[in-house]
Amino acid sequence: MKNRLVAQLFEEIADLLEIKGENPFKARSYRRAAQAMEALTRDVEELAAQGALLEIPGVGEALEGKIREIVATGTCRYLEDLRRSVPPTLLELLALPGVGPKTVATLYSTLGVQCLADLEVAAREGRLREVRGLGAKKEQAILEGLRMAKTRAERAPLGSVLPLALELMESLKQVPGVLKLSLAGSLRRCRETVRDIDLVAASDSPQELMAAFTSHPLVAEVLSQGDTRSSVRLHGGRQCDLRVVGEEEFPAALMYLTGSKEHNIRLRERARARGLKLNEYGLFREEDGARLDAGAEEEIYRLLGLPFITPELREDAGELEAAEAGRLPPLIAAEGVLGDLHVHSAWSDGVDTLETLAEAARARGYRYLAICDHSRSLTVARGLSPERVWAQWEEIEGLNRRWQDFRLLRGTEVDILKDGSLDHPADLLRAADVVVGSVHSHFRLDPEAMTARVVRALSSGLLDILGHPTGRILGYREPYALDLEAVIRAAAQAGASLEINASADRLDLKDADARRAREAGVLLALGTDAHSQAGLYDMALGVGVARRAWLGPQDLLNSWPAGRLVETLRSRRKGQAGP
DNA sequence: GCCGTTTTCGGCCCGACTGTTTTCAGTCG
Repeated sequence: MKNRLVAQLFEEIADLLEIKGENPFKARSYRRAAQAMEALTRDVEELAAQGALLEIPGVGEALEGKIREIVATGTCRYLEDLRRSVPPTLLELLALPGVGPKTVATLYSTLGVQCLADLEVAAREGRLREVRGLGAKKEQAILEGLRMAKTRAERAPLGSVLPLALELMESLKQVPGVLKLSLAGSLRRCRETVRDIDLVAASDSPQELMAAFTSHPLVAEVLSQGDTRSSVRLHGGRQCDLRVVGEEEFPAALMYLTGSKEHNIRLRERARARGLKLNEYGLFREEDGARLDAGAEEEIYRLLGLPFITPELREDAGELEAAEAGRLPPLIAAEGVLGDLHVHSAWSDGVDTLETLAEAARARGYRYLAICDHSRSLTVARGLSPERVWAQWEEIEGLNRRWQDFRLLRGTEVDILKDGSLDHPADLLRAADVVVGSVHSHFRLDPEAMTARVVRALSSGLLDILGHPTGRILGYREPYALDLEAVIRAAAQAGASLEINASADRLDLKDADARRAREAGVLLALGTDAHSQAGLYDMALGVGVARRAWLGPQDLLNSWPAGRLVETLRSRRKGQAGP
């Protein structure tokens, strides 16, 4: 897969073009194509081989040639020429807040600034304020930005930011005059990581809300403050923006602030083509400026000739084309998840009893919960021997007599050992209700060995679900070196599912990979990997990933009733000798 | 550099806020 590489090089070209002050629309073309490349569910090399690159939206003849060149050589001459004409270290400067391409160009041409270190020296010596268009404040802001860059809050996992956002929102809802308040931005779109928190409100007394916001105890610093928009930095470094509008304007404001930017641009272009104008205040007729009434986002989409597009899909990743053609998929919803397929109990490294977990699951409305404790090789997690698994399953049988409408599933999370064999005997695995298999050791195998290991485990026919398939931990551990395409093919071949591990720090598979897996005919399975009853709440994050992956009920094991689920999985495993 | 209900050239999303200006450019979302 060279999709990411092509995207990165196109982004770099766009940055360099902007710094050079060339036609901004040309830069935008490269950016759009980079976006399209990231969103592509197919391998760009494959498309190149088939001569199908022009089908990618935003790719014309010129970019087609450059993609071919990058796929073949890893770079392209056009970019190499640009790098020679502009010091590529200038790109570092764009990361500073308040510094864009024009400022970078000015700094370079007037002061000879080529990199962050040059800039810091110039700013300290007070030379920035001498430059026309800059000033003392800008100089201060840049010094501050340089300082912050060293400790800056980068993108953080969705699950770690969401509680903070909800806390802030709950308290702002209490401010008099607030009519509506919603999350927006990448949080609302359920992106796996978020940079900042976007809130949008409708209020009768905006000043009061703004005052409450900027003086909130969670706020460390006010970055900008206006009548309709303010930005703050919260304690801990995360930025939060609040936009306040009138009630009538709320749907358009919510839509605009939810983004993504690319999705918005496409919608505005669409509005223009229909003699309309879309901005954050509403949808208007171009000719007389008259507002078209819209009480909700759904109405705005309808007025643009589209069905409602759910926030999770708003990435300009084909959702507008699908909406236009009436081919938006039905998406899984929280209520459609009948059970959690990966949970740990106190039998291994969890903290809660089977009974506690079962009651917590029943309280969530689940019909089943799969208890999948670790196997014996994972000694740090007090992994279970086969004998202990049998004993646990007996307890489960006993508990299950209590409920008519709910069932604990007798599962295991069996370790996939270094050579791809499984850490439990085949007869035990054949007898289980659900078998999750995961890699928990020897993370640093070379890609061929790691891929062979996982493929062998899948090919055993004894795995129902490959747990956290890439092993990544957000912000902490990169995915294992692994040929995911080969793993997806092996899962399809074996009729096994891939997990969307919903744990806040995993979200593995991620959205784009889950979408690819589905397109290869693989079913997905949602599991929180919870180690306590509180962990069951992470299912909301997993549902977000599944929706962003365009998955519907038909694509997820969790939408099957317990009876069908267990029968199907067990009959598949029956007669398999194992690895 | 792309693209077509503006259709092969001439457009390309739109507005808030800041800082440096004295009417606006740059940045950001």
